Amino acid sequence: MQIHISNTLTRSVESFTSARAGVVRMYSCGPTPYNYAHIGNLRAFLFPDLLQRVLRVVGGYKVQWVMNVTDIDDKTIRDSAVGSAEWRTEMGEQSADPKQNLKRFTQFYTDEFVRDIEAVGIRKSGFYKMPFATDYFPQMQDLIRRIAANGFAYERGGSVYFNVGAWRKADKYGKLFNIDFDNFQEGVRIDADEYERESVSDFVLWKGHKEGEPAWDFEFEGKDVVGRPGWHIECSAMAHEILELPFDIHTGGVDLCFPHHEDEIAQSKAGYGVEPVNYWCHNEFLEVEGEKMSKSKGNFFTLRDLLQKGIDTLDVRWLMLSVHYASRLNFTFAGLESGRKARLRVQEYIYDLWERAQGAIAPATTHESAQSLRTSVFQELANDLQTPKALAELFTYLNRNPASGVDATQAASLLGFLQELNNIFDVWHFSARPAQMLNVPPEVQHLAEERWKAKRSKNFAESDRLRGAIAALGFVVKDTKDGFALEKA
RNA sequence: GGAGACGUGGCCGAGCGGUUAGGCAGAGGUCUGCAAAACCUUCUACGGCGGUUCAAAUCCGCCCGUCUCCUCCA
Repeated sequence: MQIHISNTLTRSVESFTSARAGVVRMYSCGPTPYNYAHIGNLRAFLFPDLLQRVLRVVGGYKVQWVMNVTDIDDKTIRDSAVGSAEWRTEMGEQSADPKQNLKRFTQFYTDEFVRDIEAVGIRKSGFYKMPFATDYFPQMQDLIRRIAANGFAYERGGSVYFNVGAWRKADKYGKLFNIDFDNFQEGVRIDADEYERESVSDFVLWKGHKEGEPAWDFEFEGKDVVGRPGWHIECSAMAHEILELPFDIHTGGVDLCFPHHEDEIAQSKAGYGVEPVNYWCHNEFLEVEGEKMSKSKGNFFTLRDLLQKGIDTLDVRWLMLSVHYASRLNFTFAGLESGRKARLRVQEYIYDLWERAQGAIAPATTHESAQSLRTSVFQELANDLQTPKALAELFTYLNRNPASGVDATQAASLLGFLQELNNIFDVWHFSARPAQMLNVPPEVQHLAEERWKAKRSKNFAESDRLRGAIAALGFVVKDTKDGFALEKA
């Protein structure tokens, strides 16, 4: 099915075509491993995961999905430095070598990151590659030299900068983001540390060495410029090395449009001479209970915060997938619960279908085919990942075609589609409805049987008394058609 | 200050000029001694004020409000 996707370059939904037949090359700005992933991070990675799944399942493409690890930047250096309060004992002893500290620090949080994203259904095996920035210094240095050779970079005070003023004369600067050039100050340079507010300035490609920071040699125009790469150059060099330019899709959060992605475009084109990416796709932020998530507001959550509250990771995944990626998502606990019920309703339907697919069941009442459901759901997904509409189509179908009216053949074909759909949503189980495997103490079992007898002889007072006794032991009795079931309270 | 996004019923969330979005909650019902579960049915809407139009949640203007980016930020 033809995929359509919103492209930030044109601010419109475009029909998607891959540069190479049948294969989509896609790059996502990945984590900066300096802390545990928060729920905003999760959204930023669930979006490209959804996109690549839709490209595979609905679009029929092979996808080469690259997500980098920004394991060197201001924050990872700061927090891995000797004496940092952020250093954890699990990382081992700090050494006198800042490079070794940085590696241990970032490796620790990268491992934690992978654990967290896998918990919400992003499989590490889905990545074509997950490159570390620190493994691509030669490529970054090569790109910087190319940019300089083309006349768009210069060294000053031990750092190398991109010359935005010169570049603006050669190409458009401001493809993703409308830049206010009235405030542009030509020749003003920025490092992250000192920045002239309200000015667009030359950005750093290679940062000169500072005491106590990790640094690498870099021979640039005859000088050894000891230091480390700027943030933007990392993605440009890795994407070029691994995917080759131009590749198809680049994703990231909306905040990255400027300066990060804008600078990526400028660097790649200034150095390699080609427009690097055909489709830029950005996900919106999320809010928590209607407010911006921030530590000061006390509404800042990592995934493990949620797990400690007993939240099911599938509910987190569902909530994030049930809102369009380009809309702001209001993350609330009520929303998690509401989504959970919706998800389990589909799960119940699947269990019912499973049962019906096995046995000889009464003939089907009239209903719509699994194929028509597949078409309507996939059409919505193919249209810029309209998950809310796709789910609405699914629920509309469920409402109109209850499992009770489905025969074995139809159940099988519906299950086939739902399994296909689950290659995208990945939140349902396909099996017989699991039996309640509970360790029921004999005492409780005995009480429950006594209660059932009392109930059947219509001795309701005794029945209720026994129910109370069972509850006191931590179990709940639920009556079914021809018996009772025990559950943990 | 500059650039941009958005304001839909109790909550979440589609909608891109005329047709039921959907989910959760609520209400009613089936089943139950009761309860729970499950299933069925069902109510409530488009921030405000103008304008365009036979017709506006949907287009235009103004106002109010929220948010994002311009500085590390998913």
